[in-house]
Amino acid sequence: MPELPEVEGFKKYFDQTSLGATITQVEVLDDKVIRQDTEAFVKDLAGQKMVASERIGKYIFVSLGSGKVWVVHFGMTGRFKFVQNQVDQPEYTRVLFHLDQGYLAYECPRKFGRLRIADSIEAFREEKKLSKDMIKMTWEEFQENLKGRSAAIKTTLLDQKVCAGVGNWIADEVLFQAKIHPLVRVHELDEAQQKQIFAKLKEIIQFAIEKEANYDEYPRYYMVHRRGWTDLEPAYCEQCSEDTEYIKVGGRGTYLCPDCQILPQKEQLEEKELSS
DNA sequence: CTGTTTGTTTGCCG
DNA sequence: TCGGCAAACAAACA
Repeated sequence: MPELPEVEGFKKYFDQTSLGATITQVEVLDDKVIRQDTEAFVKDLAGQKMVASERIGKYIFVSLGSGKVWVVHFGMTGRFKFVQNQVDQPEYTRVLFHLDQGYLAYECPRKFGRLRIADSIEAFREEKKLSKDMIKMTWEEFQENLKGRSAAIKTTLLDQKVCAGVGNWIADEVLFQAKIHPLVRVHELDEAQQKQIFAKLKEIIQFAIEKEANYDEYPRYYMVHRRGWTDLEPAYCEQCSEDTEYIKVGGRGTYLCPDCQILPQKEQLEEKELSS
């Protein structure tokens, strides 16, 4: 689930239910999701007041009274759930945070999520080389982040050092709407194409946040509906046949329109065939 | 049983 | 030292 728009929703949910509360106890039900020494993690959180929260990319940073920071990542299936009574905690709760009022459950069925403590947001960002959040990134910064890269554009968009917050469906959606094939190398893109990608990143992410990551409310022409995540009937543009191509790019399932998104090499081949 | 998954980390290679 | 790349991680689901 969680790409940038979902995590933005999780942050709002956290702010409404838990921000300002004090953690009285940390109940670790499965320490697979804790990416450090569990005892130290629990010790750093117990008794702390959660004084502020900030989202960067797919991370939420919760500042503690001690000055340290609780770092939350949701992997592929994580989420927060606040409950008044302990018995109401979700089935796949991996860590249950006892607050002075109620309980904050961190649920994560597939255990790809990760929790830890960092000295500061900046220290963590530096450690991971995490880029600025995609929503706040400027065109100049985006251009700078692409510099010197030669991998496939889709792989690069998924790199959190380049575009913090972008995930698999957003990368596909951006490239579809920008009419660029996901396998095109970054250095093969001209400035107009880079600008188009940047504009689409902003537009699509902003729109998804406004719709609170509710896929059913995205326009029918969005590529995302061809993934079968919604019941919506996809709409096709005039140049689109109803074919959707499915390939692997950097090991990730990738959907594209073979009519709108053409590889330069393929274009050249087709021109040759026509002239011969 | 097989294949797939909205994400990141790790280790190897050039 | 860095970027690219593929495998690894874990478990649910079709």
